[in-house]
Amino acid sequence: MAGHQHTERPSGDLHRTAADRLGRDGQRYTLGRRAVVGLLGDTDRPLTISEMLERDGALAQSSAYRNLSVLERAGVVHRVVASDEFTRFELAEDLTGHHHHLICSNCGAVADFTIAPELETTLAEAFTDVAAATGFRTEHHRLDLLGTCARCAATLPS
Amino acid sequence: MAGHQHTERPSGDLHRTAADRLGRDGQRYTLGRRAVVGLLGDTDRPLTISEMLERDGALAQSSAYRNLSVLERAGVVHRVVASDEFTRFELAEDLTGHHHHLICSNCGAVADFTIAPELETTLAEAFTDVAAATGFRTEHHRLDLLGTCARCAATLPS
DNA sequence: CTCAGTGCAAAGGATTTGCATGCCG
DNA sequence: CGGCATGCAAATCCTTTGCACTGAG
Repeated sequence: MAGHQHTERPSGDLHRTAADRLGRDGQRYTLGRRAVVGLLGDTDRPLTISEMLERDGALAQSSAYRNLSVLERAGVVHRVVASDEFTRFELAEDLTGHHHHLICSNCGAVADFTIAPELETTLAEAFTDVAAATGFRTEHHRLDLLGTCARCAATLPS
Repeated sequence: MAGHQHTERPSGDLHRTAADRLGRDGQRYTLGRRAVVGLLGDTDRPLTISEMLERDGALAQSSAYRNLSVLERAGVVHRVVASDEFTRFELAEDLTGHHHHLICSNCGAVADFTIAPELETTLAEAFTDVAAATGFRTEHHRLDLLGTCARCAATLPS
């Protein structure tokens, strides 16, 4: 149930797709950008910037921020806002499969999960109705569970 | 469909509830706290700190932050993280009714909406399953639509 | 009186930006 | 070669904190 969706896709595909999308945006697929995409392709949960810097000591902080921003505009990565002060990033959903997040309000950890496809379909229909009623142009939805992760639940009192 | 849930409850109730919950936390319901709660009770969408400061010139920034933090701990208000850099706040859901957010990725605006109760029930069941499978202790969920609000859609090209 | 709440100003910290250098195309 | 990408360091800006003052009980 919780995801390892990211490893299901051969990484050659991933980099080629990333390069294509950047190209369409008039951007190069440089080593730094490839490194970031590689990191995100190797994990099953969204990563913070500092996690990326830890995992690849060669990455410069400012370049990481700049490249993630470029990759986000090109539709390669997606920005995840959790409950703590850190922004996280994951590969765009069309590269990993649609999924949702378990967000720990205590430690900020984020894990992936999925729900039944029929339920997704029902939700999508409801969203179409809302959009029609409000003039909102929906790009995607975000369905997260907030609470306490198993790890923190073991430590905390209540 | 889009919400005016917040005005459905008489404001006397609101302030009494707020005072009760703060009292349970050993906190006073002071004028500054009452002002913040009043502002949130008067709107149909989450407000940023600076919106609150604009609406009530007497509020001091640091007190607003501190009081919102106290009110959050007491379960009176809820922190809403959208897509821009501003944290927003709304009244706790048991004071306004369960709802969701339309978040404009362009201007950061947030509007409320609701979905059919039966759909909420189905979702809740799915969440119970996920929690059981992962050991995650769910406190609440967050279901938001991200896209372009009607206002921005009129201005933007695509 | 006492102590929590308040407001100002300064500090903190993630993120962004200026600028000189290096590398890709 | 020419321009975009990079990396360092400085700047930004939302948010938090220190501290002296005020007000509620």
